[in-house]
Amino acid sequence: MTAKMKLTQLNLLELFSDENYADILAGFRERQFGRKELICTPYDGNDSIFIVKSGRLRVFLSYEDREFTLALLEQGDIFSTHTQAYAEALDNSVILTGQTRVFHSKIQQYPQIMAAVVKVLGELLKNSTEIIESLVFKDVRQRLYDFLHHAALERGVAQGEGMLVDLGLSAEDLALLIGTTRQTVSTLINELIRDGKIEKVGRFKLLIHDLSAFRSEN
Amino acid sequence: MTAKMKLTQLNLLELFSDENYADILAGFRERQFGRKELICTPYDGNDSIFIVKSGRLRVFLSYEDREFTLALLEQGDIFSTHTQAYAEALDNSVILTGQTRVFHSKIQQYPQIMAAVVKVLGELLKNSTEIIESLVFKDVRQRLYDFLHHAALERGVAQGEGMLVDLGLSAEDLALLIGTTRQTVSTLINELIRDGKIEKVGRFKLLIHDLSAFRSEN
DNA sequence: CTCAAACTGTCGGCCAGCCGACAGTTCCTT
DNA sequence: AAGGAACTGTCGGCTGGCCGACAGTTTGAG
Repeated sequence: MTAKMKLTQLNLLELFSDENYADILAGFRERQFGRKELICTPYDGNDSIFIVKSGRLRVFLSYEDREFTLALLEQGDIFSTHTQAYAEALDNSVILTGQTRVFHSKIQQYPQIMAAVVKVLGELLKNSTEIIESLVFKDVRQRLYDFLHHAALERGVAQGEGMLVDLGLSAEDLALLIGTTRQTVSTLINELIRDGKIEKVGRFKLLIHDLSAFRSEN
Repeated sequence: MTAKMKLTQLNLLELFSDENYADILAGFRERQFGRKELICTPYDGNDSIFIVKSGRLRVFLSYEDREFTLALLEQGDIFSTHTQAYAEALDNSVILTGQTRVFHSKIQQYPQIMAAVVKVLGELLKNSTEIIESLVFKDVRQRLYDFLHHAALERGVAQGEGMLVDLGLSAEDLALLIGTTRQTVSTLINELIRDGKIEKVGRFKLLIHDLSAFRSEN
């Protein structure tokens, strides 16, 4: 419901590295970014395409001195600058970048790729719609529960009774993802711990005892 | 910033009715809808494409007994069901509807059309992002001001000192567009009237005296 | 090992905006 | 012309969650 960890099912990196499509990536340049480094802003003139080769990015909106995270990107995820947003590296990352214009004309020759691109756009759109839904209809508690539920299903590993989820995110990071404050996240998480629903397992890792407690009717 | 009245710049209806593209619309069926009639829900099995021939639609999300309007569609606007939303007629409307599958295979033959579709998707995405931005960063007052400002620029007609805007929307409708309640909209509008910024001119019409008062820094 | 930086936990004050209630108005149907 | 439906205006109570403050803890660099 809320912003997902992984943006798209399709791993474009794999798709493109197929030898048949090698020349699509030909014009791309590889770049390194360190933690907290800005990769692009809405004001960066010409449109670019980014493909995450390794590491983790955060795509976010910013207004006055506030921020909101739209998505976290990992290996194989793609995004393009013309969705008026910022992107920064969460961890050290390697990114392939190319110009939208060039990319655009190249993919026209490959209908399959074109279809994939349309599909990615569709998923992005669906993702945004889900964010809107969660912001409009759900309170902060529910948004947090949804997020944890999602994360557990997506990247949790079974451990004894429960699921161990390595979020790799601080309370602050979580807050930016679900549209609230660091303090509120901290309070809600501790409430869950006191209720025996989850427990902390080292930095940025949670053990969720009973995942079904987080289920929300959809 | 908030949901716009008009969804896309491109008038696809015009584009398609060019004789060269006539056969794209061949498989489409024309249907009539009366005010408040539901055109589709997220549970309507197979994906369809809709093109508005006349009238006005409202695309909205619904959760439990609440709603949020994503967009208002008018003549020439297009949308597809696979963005998990409802659509209903606001006025009596005529819609062209077709199956996504069929449409999809047809447009592949026309690169220009394909490009147009990608463009529409892009605009939709941008639109959603703007909605998210307004929901996360702005309070209800600012969202309302932004909406009025937008509407005035888009469909207002100069009248004396100000701009006359025929919204064709009740306070309730406005509330659903900006994510608030009927009462709050009513209060804010009357506050504006008392401050001499706007005045009511018959049903659902506003005369905005000083448009610049609504400007928000972007 | 040390110290600063980053992160966490908790509390109390505060307020935007939701909600229910109800009276008043305007519009539409017949 | 009348009556109901749809719409508007306003008020007061209530609360989710923001915000600042501050103390405590963990981490990592040198």
